[in-house]
Amino acid sequence: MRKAQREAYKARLFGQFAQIGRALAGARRLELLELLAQGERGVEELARASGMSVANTSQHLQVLRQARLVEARKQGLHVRYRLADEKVFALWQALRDLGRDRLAELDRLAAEFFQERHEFEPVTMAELRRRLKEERVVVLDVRPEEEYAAGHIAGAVSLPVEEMPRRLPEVPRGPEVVAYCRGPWCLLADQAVHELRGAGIPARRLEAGFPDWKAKRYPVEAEAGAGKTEQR
Amino acid sequence: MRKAQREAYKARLFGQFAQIGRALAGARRLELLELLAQGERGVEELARASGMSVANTSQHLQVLRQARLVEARKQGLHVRYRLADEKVFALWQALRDLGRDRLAELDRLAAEFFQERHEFEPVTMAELRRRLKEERVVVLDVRPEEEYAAGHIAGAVSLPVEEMPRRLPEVPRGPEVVAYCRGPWCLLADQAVHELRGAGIPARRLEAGFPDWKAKRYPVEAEAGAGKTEQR
DNA sequence: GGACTATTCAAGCACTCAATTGAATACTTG
DNA sequence: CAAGTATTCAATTGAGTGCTTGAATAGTCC
Repeated sequence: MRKAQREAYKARLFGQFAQIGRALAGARRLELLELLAQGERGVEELARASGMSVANTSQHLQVLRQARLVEARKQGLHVRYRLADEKVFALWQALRDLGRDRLAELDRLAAEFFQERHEFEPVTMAELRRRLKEERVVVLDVRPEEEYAAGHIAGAVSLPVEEMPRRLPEVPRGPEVVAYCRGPWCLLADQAVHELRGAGIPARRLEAGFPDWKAKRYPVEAEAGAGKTEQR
Repeated sequence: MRKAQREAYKARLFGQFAQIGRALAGARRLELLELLAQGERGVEELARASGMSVANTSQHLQVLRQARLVEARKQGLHVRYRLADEKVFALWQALRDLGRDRLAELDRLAAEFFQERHEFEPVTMAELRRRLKEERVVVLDVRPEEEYAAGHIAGAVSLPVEEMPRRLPEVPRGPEVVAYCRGPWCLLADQAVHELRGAGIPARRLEAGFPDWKAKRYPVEAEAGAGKTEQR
């Protein structure tokens, strides 16, 4: 094999991997991946949830699709996107966890925006799993309702954090409330814990989010009829 | 927490992760990561192995260092770089494996440059591990000598693929020779197998490379005194 | 079949990135 | 301390990226 040929192979090989790398190189795209890890979503929905224009959202989705990280399917008038594979979440998770270990900046960032973050130890997933079997424990899903509908921890109750102030009386009492949201860096659960403790309800957050729980193959459930026609 | 504040948090949070993503977004940088996964190397050495200019190599290494994927230490006149963490290889592995599953292009690419690639099933790592304990099996490390010196599969013999033609008679005879190199997409092992079979020696390649073996905590060894002063 | 609408495409802007070249830095070694 | 060298920095070029705006497409739904 000639030298030039080897160079060409190398360039094309690593070029292919770099295409996936490029898809991970934009903050907005990572945000979309995190949202899609919660479940299948439409373009307009994703645009609203991320605060981007629809056109921009669509373009980022194209980049993710070209890298084969997400897949699209048409449903009625809408196009719904989802992660192409469980391994896509695994990749995002590997990136996320490497970031936690290596970028001290991140902890400072979370602390700056939510001081109380480190006052209480989060509940580990293994611990919650055990307590769900053995004890009575109240688990709150504080993500927006659509995400709860697309899938949630088995036994969890939906209480989106925006509705928390007026629905506080509904919170079932128990020895402790555990709140969770999208992932370890998502502040929704932290905010929920803040409000619950403010109302005198003992609460802590789960260390990670729903996609992490699902990836561990811990029990999940979905709203009946939420996915409409779950094709394929 | 105000809306603008949430936006700022999101942007900075995902921005941090995107910085790591950007480091993975260039083919040359991925190539450097693959080389560094074999062991610690100097700048000039990396430049030679990758076919880049020294200045360009240095600049890419800076990008990797800013993303905290690699670390540098001075040794005499040289600066030696290494992966910052085992998790960095895990991330590269996740990217690589996702690529294999999702980019059909890759298989076509490898086949185009090395037609015989799919004629013989590669040996799995678990199988080689078992056979190393139970049977007599000849394991050839066909990477350049420095990489062998920095670490190799316990019991493997060094025979860089460039020297194979003239050192073929040295190859110890056995029921089968297993050749390995840097990773599943590295063609050095394929070329070695080609030459061995051409000489009538039964041979197959290992499915993956040395870093994968090491990550599995299978037994490895390093050349005595190869790492010079193995600090910390 | 015609109106409607979710999504994508296309063009344009400011900005960032990859690679080259040549010079500067920092360190060792005699 | 002076010479020498491995590495990094700085400046430049051309290509590529992210986001916006406005139009086109391709479907549904009545």
